[in-house]
Amino acid sequence: MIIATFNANSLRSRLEIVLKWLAENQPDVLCIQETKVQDVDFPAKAFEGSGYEFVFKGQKKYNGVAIFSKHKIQQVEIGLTEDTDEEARLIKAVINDVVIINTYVPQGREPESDKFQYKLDWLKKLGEFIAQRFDSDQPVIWTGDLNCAMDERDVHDPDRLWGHVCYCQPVQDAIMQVMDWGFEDVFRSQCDSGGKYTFWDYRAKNALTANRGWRLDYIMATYPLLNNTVRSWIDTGPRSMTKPSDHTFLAAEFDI
DNA sequence: ATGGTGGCACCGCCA
Repeated sequence: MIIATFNANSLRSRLEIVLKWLAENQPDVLCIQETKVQDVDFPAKAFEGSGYEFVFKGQKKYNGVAIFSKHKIQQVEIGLTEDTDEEARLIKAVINDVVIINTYVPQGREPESDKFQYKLDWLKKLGEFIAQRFDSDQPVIWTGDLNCAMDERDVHDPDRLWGHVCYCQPVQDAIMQVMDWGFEDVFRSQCDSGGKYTFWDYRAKNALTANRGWRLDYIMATYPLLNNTVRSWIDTGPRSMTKPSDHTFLAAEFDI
């Protein structure tokens, strides 16, 4: 079973990239973040004939998450709470008896901002959401754009960037808190070396060519999956297209 | 280089 994740930064702008990647890589599941499209405008037609079914929750302009699957999508849940005004950052489903939790973790803006506190609170609620529903003996995946580099291997300039909302102690602690329930970082379990990034800031010149990146996207897995990992890899995708993306695809294959 | 650009929908906000 191959599970993949991709921050699209607008699904409609990245449609060709996503369709091409699905066709070429044939993952069982693809989780997408930052679809940036409200549900009535979701580009469902584009995926007709792709062999994938999908579920999604979006909102106007910001956020938005979706799950694409070759297999039947069951037990879908949207959001951390019952609040219908909640930002569209979480969608969960069960696919082939594997729980898939797809998240777009809040970025946090600046350490002093209320957005940063929202990020920490959101992660705390996510931990409760998971602990209430699942058991770490089950196959559970937590994936998506976690907006956090977990250690110095995961940023291009750890000295300068330490304290950034995506590379700082409070957020690492909050992610660790969720992981302590029973998750391991699948890519890191397969690869010890640094410089393996999934995001390059498009505002910085030559970030990609100079490999000034960040590893912000993750596939976290419970041990029943982790112990059956075949491989995990980063794929920049078809960057030659007119609208390349600043995040990569990240994938993991499990022998289940 | 403490800037920069891309995306969406609007006359700015978010990353």
